[in-house]
Amino acid sequence: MENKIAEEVRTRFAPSPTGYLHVGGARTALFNWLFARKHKGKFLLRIEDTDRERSSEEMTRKIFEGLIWLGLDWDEDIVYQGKRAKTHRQIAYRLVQEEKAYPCFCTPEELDAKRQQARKEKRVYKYDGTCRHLPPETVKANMEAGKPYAIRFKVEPGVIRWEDGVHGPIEVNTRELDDFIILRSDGSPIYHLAVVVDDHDMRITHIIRGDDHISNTPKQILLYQALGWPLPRFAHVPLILGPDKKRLSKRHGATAVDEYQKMGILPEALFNYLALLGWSPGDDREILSRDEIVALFSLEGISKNNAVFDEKKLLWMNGQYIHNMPVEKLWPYVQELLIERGVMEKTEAVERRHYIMQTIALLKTRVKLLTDFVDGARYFYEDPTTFDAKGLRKHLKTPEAWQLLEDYTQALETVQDFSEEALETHLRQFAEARGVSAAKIIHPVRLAITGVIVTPGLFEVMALLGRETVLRRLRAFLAQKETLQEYIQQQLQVNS
RNA sequence: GGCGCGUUCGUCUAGGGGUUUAGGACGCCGGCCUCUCACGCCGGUAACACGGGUUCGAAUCCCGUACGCGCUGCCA
Repeated sequence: MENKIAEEVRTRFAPSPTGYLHVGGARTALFNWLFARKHKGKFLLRIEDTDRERSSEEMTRKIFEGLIWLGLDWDEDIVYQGKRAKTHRQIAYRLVQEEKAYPCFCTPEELDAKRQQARKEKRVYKYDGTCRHLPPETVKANMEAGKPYAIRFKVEPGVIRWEDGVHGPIEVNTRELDDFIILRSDGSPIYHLAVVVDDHDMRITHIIRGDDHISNTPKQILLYQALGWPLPRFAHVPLILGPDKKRLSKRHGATAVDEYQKMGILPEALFNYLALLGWSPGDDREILSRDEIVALFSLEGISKNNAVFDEKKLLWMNGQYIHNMPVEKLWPYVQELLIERGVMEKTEAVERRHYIMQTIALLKTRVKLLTDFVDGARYFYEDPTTFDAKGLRKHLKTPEAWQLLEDYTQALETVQDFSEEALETHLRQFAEARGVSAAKIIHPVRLAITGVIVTPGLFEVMALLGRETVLRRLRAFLAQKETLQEYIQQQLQVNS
C-alpha cells in the first residue's frame, strides 16, 4: 500500500496437523510459496499444534511429505506453536498489565447458559462484559481464592479497515465483536493470540490464507494494534469446493495430496493445476512451468470467488505433463509401480530398464496417469491368460477368422526380421494375398498376444515383445481354440 | 438471526464503461488421421444471477433482492 522501503517479503503456511495435507491447504501453501519466491523473500512453516488432542506427529510428517513432494520447500526452522505457549501467556499478561485485557471468571457453563438464553430470545449473543467491570477488590479476592479465569481482550468502539490483497478494502465495525478470550483458564493461548504473536515474531509481512479467515482478521488487527506491532498485509484466497459446491471433503473422493500421488499424478501437474485454481496469469496459457508461474504470480491475479475442483482437468493436465516428459524421467516412477504391483523385483526392473523405457515410449501419449503405464499394460511383462470377451466376439466369431489367424501365425514362423517395418510389410502383404483387409488380421493378433483390444500400434508392440514371445503367445492362443470358441458361442447366445 | 465475502459457459477463467456477434482451457458432441485406443488437428455446444439506477453507452460503476459460502467457541 504505502510505499515502504523495500522490506524482505516473508510468508508462511501454518497448518494444524489434525489431518492429512488437503489440496486446499496445499494451494494456500502454494500461493504463499509463490509469493515469497516471486519477491525473493522467505517462505516459512509453522505447525499449529496447540490443539494437542487432535494433533499428531504422523499428520505432521504427512504434511511435510506432501509439501516436499509438491516442491514447496521452506526456509528457516519450522516453528511449532505448541512450544511457544509461554510467550503467548506472557503477551496475554502484558495486555492485562496495560489494561487492554482483563481476567474473566465466568465459567464455560455460565457462558453457555447465556448463549442459550440469547438464542432462545433470538438475540445476537455477545459477551456481556460481566468481568470487564469487576472492582479490583473482587478480582483480587477471586485470584486469591484460586478461582480459575480466562483472559479477555477489551474491544473498544471503532471501525477496523484493511486493504485486503485479494478483496480490496474491507471494513468492520467493532460493535460486531465482543470481548474475546485470548488465554484459556488453563493458561494456553487461543488461536487469535497465538497467530498474532507468532506471525509477529516470525516477522511475517504477508498473511495469505483461506477466505474463511476474513472474519477473524478484525480481532487479529485489534491485537496487533494493542501490542503496538506493525500490521502485516492480509490476502484472503477463495476456498476450494467439491462438485456440489460444498467445501471439499472426503466424500468428494480424493482430497489429500498423497492420494493424488498414489493415483499417479505428477507433482508438476498438481502444482500447475492448483496454481490455476483461483489464480490466473492473465493470458490464455494453461501449461506453465514452475518458473513461469513464479515469474507471473501476483495477488491481483487471484480471483475473489470459490473454485470447484475439477478432477477431469487435472487428469488432462497430468496427461500433458506425461506426454512432454522424457522417458528417462518417467522411468523411475514406472519402475516403482512395477515393483509395487508385484510385476517384478527391483533387480529385474533395473536389468530391464531399456525394455521398460521402450514400453513407456509406446504408451506415453495414450496415458493420463502414471499408473496407466502398468495397469492395463501387463502384456508387456506377462503372457496374457485372459482375453477380452468383447474382442473375442467381435474378431474371432467365425471359423474363417480362426483359420486366418492360424495361417498368419504359420507365415510368421518364417519371418526372422521382427522390426516394426518388416512386420507391417509382411502382414499387409499377407492380407493382400488372402484378399482380406489388414484389420482382419491385426485385431485377432492383437487380442491373441495382448489379451486386450486397446494397445499401442500392433507392429510396435510386436517388435518390442520380440519374435519368441509373439510366436509363443500366438501358439498358446491357438492351442486354446476349442475352449475359446465354445466360450464365444456362449457369449453370443447370452448377448443375442 | 447478525456481520462479512462472493455471483461471466457444466467446470476453471479472460475481460474492469464503447475494441465483444463476451475470448481461452477442461468436459461434452461431430469430423479428420487410423489396425484398436489415445495423441494431434479441425469444427460445434454453452455464460455476464435478477431488478433498479448512473451514463449517449454497462458484463464492467452504484443500490437493492435472491442465492452460495464464511464467521458468530475457554476450535484452528
